[in-house]
Amino acid sequence: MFDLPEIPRHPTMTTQEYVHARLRNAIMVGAVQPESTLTIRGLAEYLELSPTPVREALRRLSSERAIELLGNRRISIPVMTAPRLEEILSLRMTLECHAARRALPFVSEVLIDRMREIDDQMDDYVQSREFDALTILNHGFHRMLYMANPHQTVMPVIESVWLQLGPFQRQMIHAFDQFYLIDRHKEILAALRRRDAAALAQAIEADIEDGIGRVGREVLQARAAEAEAAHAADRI
Amino acid sequence: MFDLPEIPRHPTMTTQEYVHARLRNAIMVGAVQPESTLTIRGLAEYLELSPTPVREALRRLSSERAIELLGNRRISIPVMTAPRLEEILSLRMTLECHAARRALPFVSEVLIDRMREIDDQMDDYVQSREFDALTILNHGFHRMLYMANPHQTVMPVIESVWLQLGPFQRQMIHAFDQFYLIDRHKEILAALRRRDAAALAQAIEADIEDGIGRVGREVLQARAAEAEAAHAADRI
DNA sequence: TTCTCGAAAATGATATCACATAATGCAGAA
DNA sequence: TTCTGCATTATGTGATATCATTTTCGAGAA
Repeated sequence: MFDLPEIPRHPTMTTQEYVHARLRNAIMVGAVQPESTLTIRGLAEYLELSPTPVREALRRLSSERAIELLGNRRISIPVMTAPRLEEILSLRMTLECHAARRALPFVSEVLIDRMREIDDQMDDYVQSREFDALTILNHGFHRMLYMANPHQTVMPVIESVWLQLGPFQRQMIHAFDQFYLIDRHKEILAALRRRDAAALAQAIEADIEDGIGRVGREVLQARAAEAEAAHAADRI
Repeated sequence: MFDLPEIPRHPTMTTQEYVHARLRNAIMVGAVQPESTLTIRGLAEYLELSPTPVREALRRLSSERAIELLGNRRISIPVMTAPRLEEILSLRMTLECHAARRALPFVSEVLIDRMREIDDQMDDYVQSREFDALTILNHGFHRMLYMANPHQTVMPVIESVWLQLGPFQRQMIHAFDQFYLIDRHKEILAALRRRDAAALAQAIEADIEDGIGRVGREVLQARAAEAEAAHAADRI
């Protein structure tokens, strides 16, 4: 019924935090699809917990706009439409460029090196085709840059946007070779080394566009064509 | 102990929603100060409810970064520091300019008229010195513009930023005459009438800077001076 | 007076229960 | 076959109870 990738549970974690982290991770990597019917009690049973912490975790995820609590006892992953995708992509570009620009003064050579290490690791994971890990690493690459700014407040917002793009992650990484993504990371690193804010913003926008924009649109188009075909068959 | 302005409760609302809305409103207008010690049970008793819906409301507010659940049984309003204020202000400008730019194609004359009506209403409330209502109206003015875009996804993020600036609202509105704010609204309306994206962004940035940026910094400086004085007295 | 320690109280987290309501499925009618 | 009602089941919500842990506060020591 569910297939939520397991995550480590630190002993200090509360149950509610664990559920939240596990669901969040599942949504982030695209393991929860919009079709799946979620219920508080169903999840609680699956996780062998009481409904209380599950309900709290779901409410938090709803506040992060990862899921929607419909109120008529239905919980859903928001359906992606073409205009919504455009809005989210453009918001993501605005936010990440903002974060990058404000992080730039705090970027050090060791930070760039650590980012490069993540990027190298990603090259390995592309080889071994570990797609979920690749998504996590890609986020980690970006997060490391934006968190360089010690006073940043934008990171949770960016994570929320990543969550909303989660349902596309698997399709995206499956659909394409990673060459685009990787190349753009190299461009980001080059811009960082030159402390070139304009080039950095451009590289980030390109990374987002190549990474998820292009594929997202293709997925939606394919879906629309499919629906059209079904509709046509209906009329016959 | 608490002084949470009452809000209407629609019959369809769940208890948890009501608590969330009431706390959110209180924080938004600055009725909850960072010093106030919040507890789940204390709030539940004050509102004559069980702890369950209160805790859920608090968790949601925590996800919206209106409050912090410290984990050691302390709930706090995040303390504002100078660098944090700069981050939030700059994020708010980025977000609202983004939202305005994407709303502009959907702006109609009737929308501009309705925004002008809100602005006129604000002039009245300035006279009668109803500061909390003024804050609500100011947010409504901005929200009306950004929501013109039917596919927007940025509004919840902006509301979260407003929440984080909430503790400043009362101080800000008390500290200054509203002339700056009102004037900037007139500039925003003028830019909208001309469909001038650049002027619109500039007016919004100025509105934020004059409305809360300048005052926020003054409040922090005054607070720092006070702390310094206390520290000096300590040494004597 | 100030600090330390420990008992008492308060608090958050979770499970469980009761209740109202929405979803589901089946029987009978059209 | 398809639609309509109704009984059954499932589900979300909120209150309560319990437990572990933290905070509080006062008594005694320094």
